[in-house]
Amino acid sequence: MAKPVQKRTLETRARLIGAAEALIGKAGYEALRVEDVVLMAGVAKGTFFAHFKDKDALMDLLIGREIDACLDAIGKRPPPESIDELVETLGPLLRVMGSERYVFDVVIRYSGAAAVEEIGVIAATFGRQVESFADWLADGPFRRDVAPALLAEGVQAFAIQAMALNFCALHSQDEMTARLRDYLSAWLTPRDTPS
Amino acid sequence: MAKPVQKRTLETRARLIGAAEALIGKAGYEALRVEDVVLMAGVAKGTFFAHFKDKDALMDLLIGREIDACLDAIGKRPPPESIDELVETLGPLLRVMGSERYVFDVVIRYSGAAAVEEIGVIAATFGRQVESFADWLADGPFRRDVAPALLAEGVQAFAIQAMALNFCALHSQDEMTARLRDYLSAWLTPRDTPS
Amino acid sequence: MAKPVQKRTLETRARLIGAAEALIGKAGYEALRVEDVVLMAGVAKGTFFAHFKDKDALMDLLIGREIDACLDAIGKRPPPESIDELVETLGPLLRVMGSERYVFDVVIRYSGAAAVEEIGVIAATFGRQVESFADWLADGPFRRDVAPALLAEGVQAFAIQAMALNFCALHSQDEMTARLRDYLSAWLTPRDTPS
Amino acid sequence: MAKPVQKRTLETRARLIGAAEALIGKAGYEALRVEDVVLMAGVAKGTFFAHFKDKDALMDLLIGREIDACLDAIGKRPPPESIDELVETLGPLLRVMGSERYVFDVVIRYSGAAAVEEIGVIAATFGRQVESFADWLADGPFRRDVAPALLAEGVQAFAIQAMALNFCALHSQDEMTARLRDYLSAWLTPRDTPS
DNA sequence: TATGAATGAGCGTTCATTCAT
DNA sequence: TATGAATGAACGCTCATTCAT
Repeated sequence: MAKPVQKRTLETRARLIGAAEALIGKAGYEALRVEDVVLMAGVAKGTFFAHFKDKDALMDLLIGREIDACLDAIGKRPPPESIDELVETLGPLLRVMGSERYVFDVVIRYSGAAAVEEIGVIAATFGRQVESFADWLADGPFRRDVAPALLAEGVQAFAIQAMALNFCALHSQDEMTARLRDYLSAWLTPRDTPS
Repeated sequence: MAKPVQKRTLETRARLIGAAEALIGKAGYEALRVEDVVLMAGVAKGTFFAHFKDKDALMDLLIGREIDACLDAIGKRPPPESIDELVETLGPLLRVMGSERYVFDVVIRYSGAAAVEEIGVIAATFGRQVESFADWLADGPFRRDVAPALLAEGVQAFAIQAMALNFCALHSQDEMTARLRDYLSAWLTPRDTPS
Repeated sequence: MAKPVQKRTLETRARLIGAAEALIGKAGYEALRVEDVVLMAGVAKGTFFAHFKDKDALMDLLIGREIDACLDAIGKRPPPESIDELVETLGPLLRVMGSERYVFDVVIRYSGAAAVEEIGVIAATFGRQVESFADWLADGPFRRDVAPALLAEGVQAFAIQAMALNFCALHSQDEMTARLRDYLSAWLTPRDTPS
Repeated sequence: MAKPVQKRTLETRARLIGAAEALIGKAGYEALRVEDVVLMAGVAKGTFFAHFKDKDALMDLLIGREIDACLDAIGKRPPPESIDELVETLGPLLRVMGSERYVFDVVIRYSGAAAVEEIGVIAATFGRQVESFADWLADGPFRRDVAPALLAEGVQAFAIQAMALNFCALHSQDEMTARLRDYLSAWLTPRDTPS
């Protein structure tokens, strides 16, 4: 008998999320302050914490949402049939997670769930990612000498590496995709030509 | 031009670093307080900030030093001749960077330099890492179909992946090394045996 | 609109002010430390700054209050009927504003409001002073050839002059009143005896 | 046998003063920092304090100089022959002392010397002011029922009052002179028509 | 649920002044 | 005289989080 969630509750929550999104749109994730969110939402500070365990929970939700949207869009495309296509497909994902230093840090922190019972949204998307990747890799023209799941984790690792180097002043923004292509080419190309 | 650094300056700096190291030895990095450092160093707070831009600059230095010490020690060993040996060799590095959540976060944050002119110590060690790794991989029994530098970056990516998953409640501390072994095995094993 | 001020807010504010007054009673205004105030008030430091913009705002309030108390006490006395009585009446005021160098400096600094919307307590008391003085002067045995308000401003000017000279090593504390008497005698004595 | 002051010493002192004046010209008195002065003068911090007891000594010197220059200029004019002329004559003085809040505060603080043996430059100018004023007042068409020195001190008191009100947001800059005219008119007009 | 005052530990800053070289 | 690293005592601030109402 899940108690019916009241309409007002949902509205408040929606207002908080809406306010946060609006503020992030203006000044980015890092600059988001709980104070400003509740101000714009027209509720008290305490109300915020009645809806979200802590500020990070909201961040997890918002960033997770963005990643989910990416995955949804990606899911509608046919599986990539080459490394180049794979890299291109991953583009939106890299842009979401790698555009802001703060977001990248949160993603890294939350990519593994903090505890089993409370897997966050970002952690869930990472699970989704591995599944998507694994599916593609199993069907596409990629190496098969390693389990698809492991292969998928490698794709994730290389994506993170590519993003991380992106925040280094020595590397230009444009290189990120090129870097990832090199990584994945070396990681995924089938070389064990059975014959 | 370059004004000669005074002896006293060096001494004070050493005292600050020494005090910080002593305190970290007792309670870990996260618990370090600027207040305690200056107290133990017998130095005014203002002096601390005359030597380090902020607390994070000291952290960058200290953690960077530890990583450097690891790399020095590793450099004295003969290059690893197998994946297992490689993983074992990387052990100290993983322990330094991956044993404390706080340290891992600092490492991630500082691994990319904010600007060319202010490359931090940690960022520099990441360059050193890739060099060390590349040297080994070029000589060892590892795949040669991709450039050693790229191979080395992959090792780094997988090491970070292994550490990150380590902070996830789903995975135990012990798995870290095992996980890394799987990754590196798939990444480094030569499979294209040229006839 | 005007959100009702909560009882707790008032209590906390009162506790802060009470603590400050107690400490000033012991060691004077100059020695007051924010740290000690919050400690004695049993309140967090952040709370202090939620109630007062900065330490000076509290000083303005406290000194302004003392001046106000003086003016209240003075207001209960019958208007002075001679220069001597006037000087005597002004005594408490001079003692409040002129006994501590630090207080005098604050008074001078805050006697003019920084901006219309933020007229401080001290600035307000200066207005009150002129009003009080003007009332006396209009009724007493003083010159009537100039507007009472102007006359009152002159009294203020001479009081400040007397206090300022008091902090000069060349003049002893005791002379202050004598000096003021001379000034006011020359300023207020009616000389144009209309036939 | 006053030891001959070395040329270099005088040069350094001049460089310090010149640097300070240049910086004040750009950003005003309040913003002056010892650090910037020595930087611009090209000497070490310690050298500053070898030449000036403290920062305030430099301020006293610089502000005192400006006031002195005013008095010199004023001294070349014939003594004022009316209140209006007197007020006009005082104009430059008011502008120097009353243009910057910080300068006004310093002037108030130093108008009385801190100790007999070390009468500062500002304090000396105040002495000069009283002398000048007294001379004028003794000869001009002003009241004579009060000693010229007392009269002169009154002029000073009213000048300060006029300046102080000027820093109050309620009063406009333009009123300062008008205010002073009213004060001095009431203070100086001879009303004791003997007959 | 909603409220919002209060928390609180520590960081960074300020900047005139001192002192050993 | 000249140097400049070191001093040092507060102050102001941050801002997510709690808790009594």
